[in-house]
Amino acid sequence: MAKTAADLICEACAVRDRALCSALSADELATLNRHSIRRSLARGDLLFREGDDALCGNLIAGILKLADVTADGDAQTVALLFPGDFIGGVSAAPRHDIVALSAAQVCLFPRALFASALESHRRMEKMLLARTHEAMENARGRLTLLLRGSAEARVEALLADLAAYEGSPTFDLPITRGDMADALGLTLETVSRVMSRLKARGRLETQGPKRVRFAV
Amino acid sequence: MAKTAADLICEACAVRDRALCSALSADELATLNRHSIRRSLARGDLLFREGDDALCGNLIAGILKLADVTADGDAQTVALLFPGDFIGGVSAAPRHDIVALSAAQVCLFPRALFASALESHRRMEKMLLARTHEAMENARGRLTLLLRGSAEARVEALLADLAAYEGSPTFDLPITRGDMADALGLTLETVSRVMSRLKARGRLETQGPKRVRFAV
DNA sequence: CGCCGGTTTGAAATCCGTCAATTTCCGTGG
DNA sequence: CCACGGAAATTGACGGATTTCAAACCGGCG
Repeated sequence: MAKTAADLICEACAVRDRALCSALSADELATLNRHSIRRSLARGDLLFREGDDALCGNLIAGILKLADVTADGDAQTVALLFPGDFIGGVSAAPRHDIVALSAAQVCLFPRALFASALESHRRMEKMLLARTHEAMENARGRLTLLLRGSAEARVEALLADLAAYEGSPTFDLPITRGDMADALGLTLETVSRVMSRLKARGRLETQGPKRVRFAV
Repeated sequence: MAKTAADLICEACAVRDRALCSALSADELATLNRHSIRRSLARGDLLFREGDDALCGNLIAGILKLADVTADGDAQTVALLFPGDFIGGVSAAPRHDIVALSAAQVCLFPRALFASALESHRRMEKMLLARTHEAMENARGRLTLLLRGSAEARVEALLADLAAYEGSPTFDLPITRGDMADALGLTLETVSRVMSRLKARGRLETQGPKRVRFAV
């Protein structure tokens, strides 16, 4: 069978090997892809709002946040999504706002369609279970880190995550101090102060507010 | 077919309708049950330690906690388990210590056996996915509550959970101030002070340190 | 050149943690 | 039934980390 445009798109996908879809056979992939929606997001764009009858899919590039808004108006980021991560839930509406923290690209599907792909591909369903479990443990780990760790420990953990995402100890911070603060349960002033302290102590080097070097 | 002892045990199970096993047919239930292990736990008993090659199963009665121990020695409870909740993971060792916060009863299975039951009962696998998702959202919700909420908001939320578990606004607190503190990322002194404040303000009534009345 | 979002820095206030002393509760045994 | 002892809980005083409020400072882009 000749390769369709859909085949080509998936073969060229930046997260081809990491995304859930890697469990799919070529023809199933093509079927799914016929209904896929690609979107590019700019920093700050709202992908879905809590409770939306949203689509689900894969994050291809960039960073997204899942965020709550507290009664008194400020935000708490409950999870960060990196390329390859699954966006949304298969059977339920999202329980958090999903927002781009940097320029990002996503590949989305109607939930029902994705659910039926899960039906016929048990391997993918198992992968989804494993990832959901992983996300749960991730959230629990953040609980301990963020509740018991000092502001410094929190910032260092996030810098380490970002360095891993960027693939190098020297990189441009893809998110603002405010975004970091929301993710860490701190204020942006505290994040800034902590970074100054880390810098003074030689744990961190900077060139301008974005360019940093953070060795684990 | 005559009912076996195993059948009877499950039929009499206090969480018969709420536990994952409710998805199983009678004979599958009997098979699983032939290898089930029932244990009674006293307050403080360690069921499994992080990384143990543990069993999995159902919590039948009582309250368990999943807890981390931080570098400096104090504990952080990352989740509370109530009757009907699933204990442990099917394919992975537990990542937290599992400890009884009150007298408790559990029904355990070898992981491999439970995994094969999941294979043949897709409905149960779906239930497990849904529960894992629920646990993930629960952990994320706690993140927002515990990071952005004041000590008072945290204590009130836990009191509400416990009231729901007890099924009445008037009940005996099943866990100590220290356990509450670990679950809330506070110290036991702060929990005690907050409860005194709530009492002074009429939000809470007490008769001795255990008996409380907390209306949502 | 000058705005403007983002960042840094400062000073004061606040909430919670730590340390420490009592008090209450409750089971046990006399 | 009461007395005792130890665990749990309460309360107080103090200190420290982080927030809050406020001002100044960059740095890119029109």
